[in-house]
Amino acid sequence: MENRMTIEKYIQNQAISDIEDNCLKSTQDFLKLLSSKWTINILYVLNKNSIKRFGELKKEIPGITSVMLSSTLRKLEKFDVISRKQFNSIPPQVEYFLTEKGKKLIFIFYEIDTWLGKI
Amino acid sequence: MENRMTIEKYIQNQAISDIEDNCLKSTQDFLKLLSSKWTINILYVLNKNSIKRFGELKKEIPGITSVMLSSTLRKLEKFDVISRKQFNSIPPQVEYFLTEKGKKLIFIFYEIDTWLGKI
DNA sequence: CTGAATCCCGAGTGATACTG
DNA sequence: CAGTATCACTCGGGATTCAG
Repeated sequence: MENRMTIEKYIQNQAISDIEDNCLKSTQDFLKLLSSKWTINILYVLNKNSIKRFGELKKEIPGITSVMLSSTLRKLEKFDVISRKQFNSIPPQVEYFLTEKGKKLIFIFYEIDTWLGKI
Repeated sequence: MENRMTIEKYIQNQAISDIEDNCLKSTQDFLKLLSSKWTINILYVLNKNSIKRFGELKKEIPGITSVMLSSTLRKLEKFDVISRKQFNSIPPQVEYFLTEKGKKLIFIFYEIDTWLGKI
C-alpha cells in the first residue's frame, strides 16, 4: 500500500490543492486528452496487442490521419501512458506500447463506464 | 455487490462495446464535460456546501460568466451529476446540489489524481 | 514508413447586452 | 436573481502536401 492520501481525507480536501491553478490544470489537461477524439481507440488497440507500429495503428483505426495519430501519440507519451521504441532503420520503424502506468489507466475507464451505468 | 462486469472481464472486453460509435461517444462526451473549463470548480463548491444558488456559485467561482455557468450546470444535470430545484418566487431562486450519483464522482477524481501522482 | 508543415473549419469559450 | 441572445475569438481537429 502506498503512503498516499486516503479517500476520506481526499473528500475533505478535494481540490484544495486541485483548485490551485497549476494543479487543477494538469487534471483538466489529462481529462481533455482522454476525451479527445482518438485516444480511446488508440488505447484499445494497444491494450489488445501490446505492441503496434505506427502504420499498424493507422490501419486499425479507421478514419484517423497521420497528423492526429502522431499528435495523440505524443501527448499520450508525455503523460507516460505509452512508450516509443524507435529503430533507426530504413525504412524507419517505430513501435508503440502501453507503459505499466498506462496499463493501470484501464481501471479508470472501468470506473467511469461503471459510473455511467454501461457495465 | 452489483451484478456488473468484473474488472477482469472488462479488461478483456474493454471497448468491445465501447468501441461501438454511440457507446464510445457517450464516454467521450462525459470526459469532455469533466475536462471542460469550469466543471471541477463547480463540483468543488457543491461538494463543500451541499446546496448553492446560481448567484452564490457565480460569486465563489472567480472569472466565470453567467453563460458558462448556466451551460455547464445544464450539462452536469443531463448526466445526473447535479440536480436543480426551482422556486417560483420573485425574484427567482434556483438551488443546485450534487445527486447521490454525483457524490460518487469524487471517487473517479480520486483515482485520476492518484494515477497522476498528485496524492 | 513515419511523421512534420501548412492551411482551413467548426466547436468551445468569452464579452456584452437584455429579459421575466 | 437567474438566466438567454448575440457576436467575436481561440483552439482542437482535419485535408493536403512534403521530407528524412
